[in-house]
Amino acid sequence: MSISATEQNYLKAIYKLSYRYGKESLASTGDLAKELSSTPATVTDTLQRLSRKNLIHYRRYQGVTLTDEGMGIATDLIRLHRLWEVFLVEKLGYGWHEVHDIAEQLEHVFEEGLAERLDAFLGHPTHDPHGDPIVADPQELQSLSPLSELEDGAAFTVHRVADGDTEWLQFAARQGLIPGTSGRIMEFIKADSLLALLVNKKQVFISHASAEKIFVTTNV
Amino acid sequence: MSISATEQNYLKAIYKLSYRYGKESLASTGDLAKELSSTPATVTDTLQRLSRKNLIHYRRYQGVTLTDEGMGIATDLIRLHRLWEVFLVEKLGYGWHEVHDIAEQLEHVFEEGLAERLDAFLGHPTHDPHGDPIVADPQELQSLSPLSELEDGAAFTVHRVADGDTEWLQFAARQGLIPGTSGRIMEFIKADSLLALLVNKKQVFISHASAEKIFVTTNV
DNA sequence: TCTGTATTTTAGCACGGCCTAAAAACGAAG
DNA sequence: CTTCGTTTTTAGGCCGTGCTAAAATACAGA
Repeated sequence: MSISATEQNYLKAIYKLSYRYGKESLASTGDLAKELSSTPATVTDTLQRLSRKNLIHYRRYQGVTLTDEGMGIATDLIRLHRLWEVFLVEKLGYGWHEVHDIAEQLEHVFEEGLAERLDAFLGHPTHDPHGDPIVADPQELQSLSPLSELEDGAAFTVHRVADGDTEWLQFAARQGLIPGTSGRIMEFIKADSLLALLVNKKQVFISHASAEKIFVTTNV
Repeated sequence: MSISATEQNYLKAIYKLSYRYGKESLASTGDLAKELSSTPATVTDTLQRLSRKNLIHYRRYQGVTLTDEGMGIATDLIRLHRLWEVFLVEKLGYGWHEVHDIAEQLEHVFEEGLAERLDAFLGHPTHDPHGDPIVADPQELQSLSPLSELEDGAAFTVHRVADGDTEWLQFAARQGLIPGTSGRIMEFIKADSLLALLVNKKQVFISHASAEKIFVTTNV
């Protein structure tokens, strides 16, 4: 019973949505439809197939989570995606913004041991060109980092905004930096201890001190 | 109007069968079914789709050839396949016998300019690990050399055996030198204008005159 | 030229993966 | 607890890619 590229993409999307807010939650049919640029009807259909294949836990109207097997496939795909991105940027000279779609195709090329060989060839990179972590142990994917410790270009999702005075929290909220928001690091401006971020399609600046209090994941 | 992996494989198979015997010929439905491990009915069906997309010239019961567009796609795929094979062997350390199936998947990853970048990264290799030539100009793929012009040790595949009298053709066939056969040049015996070949694991001798009438591609 | 065999095509079926429209279930608010 | 708006599922259709069985066509030998 093989798993098609479409089905693999569903598993990745479920993974992504499940961990959106820091801890495991159910992914809904509607959210998946948005994530996959599809329709709820199509999603329901495919979820039922995935359920029959024991890759997800599915209960009508209740949303889905991954089974252990589904989780393994999703995290393997994510790792392979990031490794291919490193290859494309470092070896073929692509820009970091160009590689996502190509890696999206390459990650579905399956061969036992290919990820290990690629990883070794690339010198066991720890992050992909977007700053997302590359790890062998999927557990580590879920650990939160302060925004200040990411790398240039890293895409992130805010999970926790450390307590501070109300004024500071309001500032963070005004910048769009609330749990659930996704963004990307544009530049570390060391000279002024500033970070330039892209949040909700707008450029936003925060101090390094503030960046230490915002905890994020760098998922998918 | 996109072209699926299945359709791409059909174009490659048509290409392969069309040039099997050194010069262009029609590929039949039955031969394609064998080549693609499918059934004649399925092949007919897909050929009709490819014809609608103007990738092949198709006439019922008559067999098919590639259009210019179909030819371009087929030769691009073949080039990409061979480049990926070089990558897998030279960079990831696979054995030459392991890489075909992986390259079969990788060749369908499409991105404008990817082949050129890969080619440059690999140092513009001239042959893949199986000895098949890698060329930018598809025309060159078809260029055949007479056996007499190869070098000592060269591996080859016979593509065309020039017309001669029946007796001579029977002699060539008895030596195993028929289109499709692969072999290797063991020695040029200049003193006697002879060539020693290894064909089907047996040593075989032919005259230099005969060697001029047998056209081959080289396989390193 | 006819006829039998081999090849090819058509017909009909199934499933994956997509859609829209309609029905069903859920959950919040009165 | 009932009703209303939202979400999800079902129903049914379309296309691509496969199949088998039956019909059509081509070809070679008598």
